[in-house]
Formats: sequence, structure tokens, C-alpha cells
Amino acid sequence: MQPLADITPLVASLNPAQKEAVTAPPEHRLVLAGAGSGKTRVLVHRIAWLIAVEGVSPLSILAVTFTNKAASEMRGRIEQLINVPIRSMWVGTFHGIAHRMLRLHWKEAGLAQNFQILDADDQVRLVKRVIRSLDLSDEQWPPKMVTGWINAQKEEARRPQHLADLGDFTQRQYVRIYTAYEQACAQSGMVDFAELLLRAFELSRDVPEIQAHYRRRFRHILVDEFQDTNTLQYLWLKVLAGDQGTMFAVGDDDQSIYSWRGARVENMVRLEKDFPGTEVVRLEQNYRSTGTILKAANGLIAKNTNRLGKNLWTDSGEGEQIQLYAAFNEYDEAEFVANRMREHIEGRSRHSDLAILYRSNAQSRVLEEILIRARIPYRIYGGLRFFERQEIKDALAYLRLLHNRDDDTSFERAVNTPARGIGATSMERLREIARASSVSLWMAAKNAAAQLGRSAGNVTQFLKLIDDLQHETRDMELSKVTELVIARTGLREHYRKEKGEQAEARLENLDELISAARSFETDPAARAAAASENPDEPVLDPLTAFLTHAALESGEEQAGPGEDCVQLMTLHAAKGLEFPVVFIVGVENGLFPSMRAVDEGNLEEERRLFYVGITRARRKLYLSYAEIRRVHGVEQIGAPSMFLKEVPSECVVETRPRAGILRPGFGSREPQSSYRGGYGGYGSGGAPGAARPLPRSIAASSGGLGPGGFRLGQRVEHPKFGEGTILSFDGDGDRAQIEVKFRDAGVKRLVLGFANLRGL
DNA sequence: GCCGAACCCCTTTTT
DNA sequence: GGGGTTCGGC
Repeated sequence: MQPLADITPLVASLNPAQKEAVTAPPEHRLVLAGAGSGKTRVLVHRIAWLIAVEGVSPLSILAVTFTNKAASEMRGRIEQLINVPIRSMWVGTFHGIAHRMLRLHWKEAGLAQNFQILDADDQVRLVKRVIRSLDLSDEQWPPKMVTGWINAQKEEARRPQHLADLGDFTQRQYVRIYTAYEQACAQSGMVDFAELLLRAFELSRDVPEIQAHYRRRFRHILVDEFQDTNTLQYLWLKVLAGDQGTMFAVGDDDQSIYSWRGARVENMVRLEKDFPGTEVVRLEQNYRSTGTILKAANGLIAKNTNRLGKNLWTDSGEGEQIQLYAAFNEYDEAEFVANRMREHIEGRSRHSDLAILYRSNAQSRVLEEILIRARIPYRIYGGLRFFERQEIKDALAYLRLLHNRDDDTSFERAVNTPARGIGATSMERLREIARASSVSLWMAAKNAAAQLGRSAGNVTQFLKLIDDLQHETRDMELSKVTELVIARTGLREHYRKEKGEQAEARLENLDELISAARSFETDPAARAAAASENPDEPVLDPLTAFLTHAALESGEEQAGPGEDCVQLMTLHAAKGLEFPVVFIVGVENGLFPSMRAVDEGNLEEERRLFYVGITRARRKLYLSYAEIRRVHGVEQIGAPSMFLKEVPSECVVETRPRAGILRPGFGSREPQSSYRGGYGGYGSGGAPGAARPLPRSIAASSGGLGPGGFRLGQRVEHPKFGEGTILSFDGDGDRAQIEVKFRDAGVKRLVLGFANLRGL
């Protein structure tokens, strides 16, 4: 590669730390990149630098991300920066890259050539069927939990044989299910998400030629969001790097919020040990937020122990204070948000400049309700994605069955959708037959349809339908195939008969699927040419490519261009994004930090989540909590989040509610100030950093305590059940009941007079 | 076998 | 409170 004559564009816009990371010699680097410090920028410029200045071939670069969005953004920005074709460069998600390898080396990996990817939903269904096939009860062995366990094993690179001798009865059953599940996957040619990674790892570790090939090829491995890697991903990268490859890992331990799905922050420290000579570069200058917002974030995160250590700073101004609002309830909170949004919109903000972040998805409902009433256009992220929709999965099941008759998961789904008179009893019998002779459902149906009694004819007809479709569509373009499948299987008619708005949307989605298929159509001659041109690139037939796309990229949920909406999402979903104005709602104990996090003592991750939320804001941040909130249909009284005390008080100003709002549930026009009296609030005096009074909840100000002098949320001890937290009160006087969540004994409802509870 | 009613769960989620 | 699943009647 000819080095660029002028490297100015690669480094001119970088600050010293960024420049150091970008222009470092090709050795191991760990870049600790604080929020908003130009992490992606460094990654992109680093790749460009390697190619344009170090003369590295794009072929020897492997760049890995977690999401497709991050991968395509990276690709786009590199292409923008240097005028070099990088088509052949491996930039992608962990799963995408693993998939690529497995398509190229399916034989060595021990997979079927036409293997398909099992999504999370299908995986649970399959595990459930496996549990039942082992004559275990799926109540005693909840499929979701077992699936989670299996995935956790895979993410630690553990196969059943590594677990066989360990453990108690429960574990032995788990291992039994894991083993049977693996067999089921193998038989139907299915690979789940974790399996993609595990296979690719084992392939790279155990097959010498393949290991040598990729080690020779990938001399430069770059990883984004390194704090989110799990054990398996780490091990895989390590195998690929070997002795010669250099690692360039970018991450932020303070933004590690996915430990619950296997992410290991420790990998950052491990990297330094496993890759000798790793130099650490810290990016601490923030280009996103105001000084005030950063000060709040820094103050908060400083409460965590176990940090690699970093302090964000900015040379932009202090900006406005953070506004904190104490709402009566979730409706008042939502109205506060809507009102402030309106002010911003009447100012010069676009809708899309504004975002509402919350801890749990359930919180979006009320916000939505109020936004609709306020006529503020909004968009919720994190709903069902396109390829996860029922009607889409139905249609895909048929396509997959055309592709691979042994795909039991698709058989199960397609066989009676729409209803064909093949019900639970017949299917149970069919499963037994298949199990007895270790064949797929398709084979079992083919061989033994006659044994199915009344529904035998229906089953035979179904088999014929699939076979006929196969013949008819042999030379058809993919979109035509899809169209025909939707028509001939009766799916379209099925959804046409359904009434309501949703049914209409479903028909539209099916049409959308047909046009999506169109973009995967390729000419066989062109494919052959591509395959011979680049042997390191798997060339997929249109159907395989389409099905893979459906599994690996479950559909964009980005607002379309020109769509100017306020954005709603969970704090988790907000990671990596930024907005001029951010509202974080529901900042209450029990919700944020969540009850569970408190119980499990996992406050640090919860605090990091708040840190992530705060650092999403560029210009203005609003925080709010509700004193009363309906949770699962029950009113609960909440206290402001413990994290609020950890934000430096001078950053926050408490905004008082408008006077004259009815206090819900009390029916009086009592002005707020009268029962809020005495609340010191934030930023209203007192030395910075000094102990501040916590805002009192309604409970506290209205006589406060529940019957017996206990508070909601209070820790109590019961002579028999041990320690717990008060969830709710019911009634008063002698018959007052109290609901307590005990640490070990679960939730109990007790009559207060007899409970003999002791406050802690 | 099909459909409506009771029942049960309930943080966060990408691939 | 709401959505998915299972159960029971037809």
C-alpha cells in the first residue's frame, strides 16, 4: 500500500492523547476512553493510520464491534477518511465475523453446509421441547432459565463434557439437557448465537491450518467496547492474535453495564497481563457535555471502588445546572417532562434533540400516554424488531423449511400456522416417532404419517405443500419465492382474516418482507465470479444470505431520516448515543437502583448505568422521581434514589412543581408547598459537598409512617424469616397487614400485630 | 382441535 | 397493568 503523502487529515483534528493512540507503533494498546472522548474517532483514525501510514494491508486488519450499527458506522467513516478500497477488510460484529468463518470452514467446524441461525426466541422454544423430550417438567426446569444457563456455559467456553463430573443433582440435569440440546441442534443444522462464537473459537483453537491461516492474516486486531466482551470473546481474540498479532482495544470500565449477560470488565486488566507490553492510553477530554454535567458524572462515579481510574474534563463552559423534579406520581412526572420538552421545542430544539431515558421498559407506557396527549411526536426504541415479528417469523419458517427440511424449529412453527388441523396431539405423536428413530420431524412425518390417524391426511398435505413450493420456486427470484410462499401457504389469507389495525400492519410487514428479499437477489454468474475472486469471502446464495441477515440483523430501529421525534429508550439502549437534552426519569430507590440490584449488592453496575445516562446529555439534563408510582398495578411509595445524594449538590437545582396541582388521591386542592414545607432541596444553600437533607416523600410528610411506625422500603428483621424489606402496607389498626420481601424467604404477607418485626 | 378465560410473570438485551 | 401461556369447555 502506498503511504499517503499527506497525513494531516489523519491527525490534525486530534488532541494529544488521541494522537498518541492513533499514531502509536503497531504494538498492543489499551485505550481507556471516557464517555464522549472520541472513542470511535480514535478507532477509525487508527485503522486509517495503519493502512495509509504504516502501509498495512486492509486484509490484515480485523475490527470487531458488538452491534451492526457500530460496524457499519466504522466502515463508513474509514472509507470517508482514506480513499482506499476496504471491501475485503473484516469489519463486523463478533457474531458476524464468527458466522463468516463458519460459512467458510463449515466442514472443519463440524457443521452442516446449510446451517441456520437460531434466534433467542427459537432457542428457548427448542430447549423447552428438549426438556419435555427428556421427560422433565418444564415447571421444575424453566426453559428460560435453562437456556440462560446453557448460554452462560457456552460464554465460558464450556461444553457438556467439561461439566460432566461436577456438581449436584440440579447441575447434572442441566448438563443432561445441555447435551440433548446440542444433539437437537446438530440434527436440525441449527446454531444459536453463543454457538456461533464458541464454534469459531474452537475452530480457531483446534484446527492448526485454520489457526495458522488467520494468525498470518490478522496482524492487527481492533476491538470496540472492550469492557463488554465476555470470556469466550476474549479467548477467541487471544487465539486469533497469537504471538504476532497486535491488539488495539478501546473501552471504558465505567460504562460496563452488561455483566448480567456475561460481559467481563476484568478482560481489560487481563489484556494487560496476557499481552505483554500493552500500553494504556487514557482519553479524558470530553467533547460532548457541559462542565456541570461532567462534574455530576465524575462525582457520582467516584463512589465506585474497583475503577481503572479516569477523570473527564472539558474546556467548554459550565453550562446550565441539572434540574431535579420531585413528582407526585408517574403521571405528574411525565407531564413535567412533556412541559419542559415543549419549552425546548418552542425554543430552537428539534424533537430529535430530546431524549427520555428510563430504567425499565414498563416506564414508557405512561410517558407515551402523556406525549400523545401533548401531541409531541415520539419514538420508542427497543420494541419488537422487524424480523422478530410473528408474521415475519411465520413466513421465514417456510423459507427455512424449503432450504432445510430437517429444521425442526421451523417445522414446528409452520406446520399449523395457519391452522391445518394438525394439533397438539398429532404433534406430540410425531415428536415421539421422530425421537424414537432419531430423525427430524420432517423425516418422521414422511415415513410414518399413516400412524397419525385422523390428521394423517393433513400432515401429508403439508409435506406436499412444501415439496410443491420447492419445485415451483426452483428458478425463481427470491422476492418472488417469498411472495409465492406467503400466498400459497395461506399466511396472507390468515392475516387478512384477522381484524384490526394490527392485522393491517401485519400484511404490510409481509409486503415489506418481500421487498426486503429483493435486495438479496444476485446473479449466479456474478456469485461464481465473486467466489473465485476472493476465496476468503463466503459467497452465499440469496436465500441463505437473506435468512442470515434476518437472524443476525434483526432490523433497524433507527428513526428514519426526516423523522423528527422525541426519543424514548432504556438507559442500556442509550449507551453510545448522545442528545442535546436528556431526561432521566424514575430516579427512585427500588427502581433505579433496582430492587434486585440492591438485594444482590450490585450497586456499582447500577451506578455506572446512571453514569452512562448522565453522560448522554450534551447541554441540559433533567432528573426526576415520583413519590408514588404504580408498579405492577400496585401503588408504591418511593424515596429518591440514593444516587442523587452522590451527585455534587452544586450541579443540581431542584425545580418546584407549579402551584395548584391537585394532589392525586387526596382530593383536596392543597397547594404543594404546604406539604412540601421544609424541604431544603438541592442547591438551595448549604456548603457544597456538605450533608444535605434528603427530600421527604409524601409518606414522610403525611404522618409518614405506615402502621406500627414502619416505613416503606425499610429493612426489617423477622424472628423466623430473617431480614427483609417492606413492600407495602394494607389497612390499619389491629388488622393492618404488611408485605415484606425477605432476603431468603421471599415475599410474605403478615399481620402486623403478630409479625413481631424489628426495624433495622 | 379450537378458542376464550384464567393464570402467571414482571430489570436491563445484542447477536 | 399487560402480555404471553396454559387450561378447560365446546
